[in-house]
Amino acid sequence: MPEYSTTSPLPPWLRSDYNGALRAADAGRAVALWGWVASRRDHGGLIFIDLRDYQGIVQLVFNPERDPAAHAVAEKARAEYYLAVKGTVVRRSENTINRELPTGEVEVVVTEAQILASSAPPPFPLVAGSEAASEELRLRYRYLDLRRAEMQSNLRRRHQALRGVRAWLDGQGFVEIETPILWKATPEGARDYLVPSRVNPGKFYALPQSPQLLKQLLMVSGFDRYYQIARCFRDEDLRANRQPEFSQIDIEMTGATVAGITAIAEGMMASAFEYAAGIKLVPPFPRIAYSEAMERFGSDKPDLRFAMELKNLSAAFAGTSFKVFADALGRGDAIYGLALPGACQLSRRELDEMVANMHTQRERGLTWAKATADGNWQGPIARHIGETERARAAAAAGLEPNGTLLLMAGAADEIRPALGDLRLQLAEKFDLRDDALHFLWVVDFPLFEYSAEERRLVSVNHPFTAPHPDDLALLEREPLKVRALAYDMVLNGQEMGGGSIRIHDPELQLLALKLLGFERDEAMRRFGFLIEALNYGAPPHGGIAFGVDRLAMMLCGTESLRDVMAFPKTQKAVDPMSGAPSEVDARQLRELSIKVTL
RNA sequence: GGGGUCGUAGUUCAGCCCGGUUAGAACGCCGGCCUGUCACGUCGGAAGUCGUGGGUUCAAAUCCCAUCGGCCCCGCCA
Repeated sequence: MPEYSTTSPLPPWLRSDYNGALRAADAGRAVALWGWVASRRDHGGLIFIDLRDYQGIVQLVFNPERDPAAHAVAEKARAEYYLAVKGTVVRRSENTINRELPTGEVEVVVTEAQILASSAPPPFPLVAGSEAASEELRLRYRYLDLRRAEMQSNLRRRHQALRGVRAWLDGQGFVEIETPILWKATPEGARDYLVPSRVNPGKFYALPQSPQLLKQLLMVSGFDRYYQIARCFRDEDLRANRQPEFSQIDIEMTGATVAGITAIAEGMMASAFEYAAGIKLVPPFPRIAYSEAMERFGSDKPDLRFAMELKNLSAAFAGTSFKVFADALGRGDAIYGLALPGACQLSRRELDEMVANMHTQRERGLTWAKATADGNWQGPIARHIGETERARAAAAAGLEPNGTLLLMAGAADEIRPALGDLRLQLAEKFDLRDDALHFLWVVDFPLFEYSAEERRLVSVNHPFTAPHPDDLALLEREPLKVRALAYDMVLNGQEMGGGSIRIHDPELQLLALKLLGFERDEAMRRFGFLIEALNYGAPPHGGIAFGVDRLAMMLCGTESLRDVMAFPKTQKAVDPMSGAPSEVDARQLRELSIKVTL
């Protein structure tokens, strides 16, 4: 049972200093401290307690002869008890200084102490540097997990990044405006989270996947520079870097050009890195076309921390007698290769696994050849490939002696992303990445792509993205060739943000929707409010949105979004602490005219 | 929906392949001793539905099947 030394809800005294802030210069001061017991060392006589707050820990000394009452309190204290103490900061004698601690030159000789709150033994250690508890447990007791120095630092750093963002955008004349969380379901994109309307039985709000249309409407209204740290919701399966609710830095501006927006975004990112990490970025960031990114890296968010680019080897294998390759080329498919340096050796078993994974995960064939020291080839296809082809392919792919060449044949759209994935996996395996920050812009995305599943065009970005002015004539004739005025900011293989110039002409917007399969009536039913708004002097505009959580991940160096969010959900979209989502009372359902048919 | 991996004291793990004493260790916890430690030390102690259910077997933490949960990935996610 907890033991209380006071029944008063009011503390006996307030804090004068943070524990972690005390230094040699404070020696001699009388201080009042609050904090958690990080460690207690009972020598029978003297008791030492490390008292922790978010700024760090300081050593308290309890002397049974000088202050028996305070010492008695220290005897009762246990890990994570919350204490209030009064005492004097004293310089430690030379032989007792702790060089490991920022506060290690001093300690606080305690004269008065009270237990403000006792604590059950924590289910896992909260001491910095202690062995990590399982994430399951950490999420169940998230409030304790967040007490740990690492999580404190992550969330505080995230806050600093947002300060940098706000400072920059404010300086550029942007106005922060909130938009509704209860809004309208959208037909394109991710699954919506729905909220039933009690007042309108049978009807539902949707939580916004992003404030996209709302911010465009604000442009029509004349808030010519808008931003918001907006919560967004998407009901899709989770990943290490995907949560069902997440935050975006949402930006929109009137009179936007691609150059204008990317410059604002670069400045904003520089400000965030400066505030959060003291890192000075040097814009402008390089930009490459989507088509080039796919060709060289098999990804629209290339990781430039290492080279090892994909190579088109179709020409090298032209006229090959190897049937698989010859058939592919005959169909108009391509052959791409990825050359591993000689220093990166894969065992036969590892190669077989890669081939098998490619088969099960992507239903694609993968093959390989190993170069010997004298340039010969070994592997399953080696005997099918002639001398001159080997030489041409090796030269084109940059295959070194002792190197390994991974090969795929098929439609470029399919095999390049597959090889791009392998490129990343191999970089991870062989630790090929440098530790610099490689920012870049990927531009000239296609406006549409063909969805085989839906048998229609779908937007690569979203239906409100403006086509490239040079490609307007192609819109109806060859829509797949139309480039979009869209841009993604990429950092080390992660998409940090993306945006576009928007359509501000209602007729062009209707045409774009028509190409996506929304006839005029349907378009008006779904997006009538936008089309109407565009009829009232909508200025040209565009914008961008950044993932706050991913930005925080980069700044904190974490592998998971969950480590930079206070209360994240598990892969099954559950909060182990509260138990959400949960069943609700029958009465609540009745009020909402909802029947559960499980 | 699919693939992989993990699940054993409060915690982190070992044991599992090759079934067989009383399921171990460390940390934590509880108690004793200890006046300069700082992950204090030291002596002693308590602590486990081996995720759950079923099967095989004389015998299951261990083998098989199913199921639940955590994590990673594919699909999905403008």
